[in-house]
Amino acid sequence: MKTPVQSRSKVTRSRLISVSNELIDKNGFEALRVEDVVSGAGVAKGTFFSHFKDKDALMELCIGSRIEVLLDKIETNPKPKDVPHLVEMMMPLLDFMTSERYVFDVIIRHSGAAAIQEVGAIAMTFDRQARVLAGWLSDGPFRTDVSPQMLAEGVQAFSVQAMALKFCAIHNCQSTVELLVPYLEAWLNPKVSA
Amino acid sequence: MKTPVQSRSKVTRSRLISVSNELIDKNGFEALRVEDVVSGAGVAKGTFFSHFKDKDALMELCIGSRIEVLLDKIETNPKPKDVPHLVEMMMPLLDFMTSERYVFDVIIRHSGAAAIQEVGAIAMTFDRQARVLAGWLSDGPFRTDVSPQMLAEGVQAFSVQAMALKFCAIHNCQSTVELLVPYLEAWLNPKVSA
DNA sequence: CCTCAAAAGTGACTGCGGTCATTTATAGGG
DNA sequence: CCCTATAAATGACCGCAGTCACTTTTGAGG
Repeated sequence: MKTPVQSRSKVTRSRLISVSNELIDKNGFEALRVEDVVSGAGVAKGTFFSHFKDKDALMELCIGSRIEVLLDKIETNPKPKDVPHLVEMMMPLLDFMTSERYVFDVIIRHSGAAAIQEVGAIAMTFDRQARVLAGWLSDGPFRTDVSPQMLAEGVQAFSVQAMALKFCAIHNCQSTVELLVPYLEAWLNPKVSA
Repeated sequence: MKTPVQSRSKVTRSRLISVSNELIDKNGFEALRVEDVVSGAGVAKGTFFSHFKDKDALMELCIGSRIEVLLDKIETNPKPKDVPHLVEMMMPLLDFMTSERYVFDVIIRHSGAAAIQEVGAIAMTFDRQARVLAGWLSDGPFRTDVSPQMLAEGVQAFSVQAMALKFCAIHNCQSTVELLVPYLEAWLNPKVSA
């Protein structure tokens, strides 16, 4: 039986990815051109698209892998003692996600899942982030009437909202932290007695 | 003193918009091509871009105006008596926003504001929707420890989250309603006594 | 009614993502 | 070691958004 995937394929693919990351480090995500990637990797344009469905698929990989690195660090933190502490711990992630308008757009577009049948790299980071958050939010100084899972998903929803407002003309005076803390206080520590 | 804007300009612009709406009605938003719009309107391609910064700017107008129509209807509703009722009243809007993946993407991209200095058509509908929601959520059977304004923004955040999950492979078995109601119960009626 | 400066419109052109029929390299079987 | 099916790579080509130097039209003032 033949090898279904040849070894040179993996070499080409990894070269495409590493050239992409170099170009991104140099010029940012938005400026990445497929033609620059293929010429840098020394292959033809068509080769790129036999390795990645489209440019977005590559961006998803590159962005996803950077988020994974950030989550590796974030995961080592202890449980937060209050909301500002929680937000502080999430900030490296939120800063990266809003580092470029283009990056935020790609993330949002893939936050659900890339395509039917296959969970994309970014969707996986959202899942992982939710699990980290759920761990932090269980048995802590936060409400217990809903599951940590739901609390985590709510934190993500408010984070997206706060990040979207970062690109907004109306609210552009406020920082992400200033926006997010009051939302999360209201979500995680409601002050009602019903 | 000359008229700074000639009358034929308004005619051309409105013809571009009406042709666009006809094409959208026929083929959907995603399939709209600038070339089809200009040939339908009987003008050259360059004319299009002297009326709209880019294709997105036109899409924002077309989508924004349809949202305004939906809000006109929604606004006439009485205050909701509970969360399922609230969600039911919002459904026409959420259905439109998720009618096409492309439409959702455009809306998210413009939900903050289109450009610095100028608030876009879609951002205005988000503002208006927040005001409608805030009206509904004040003096009702909902929590009062935070402002109706903040409650409204939270409802929007969870709506976006639920809509994003509609395009998600993992959760695609659940409907938007099923996803949104538990979130909003937890947000609007927390059951804690702190 | 004519003038002319600014507004409006034009269309060939560019940039860039993505396609596909064709060619080349690979490696298991004889 | 050669044969051959198929994986991999190729690059000319296409679609479509967006640009810009140039032409045409407009309308207020003389």
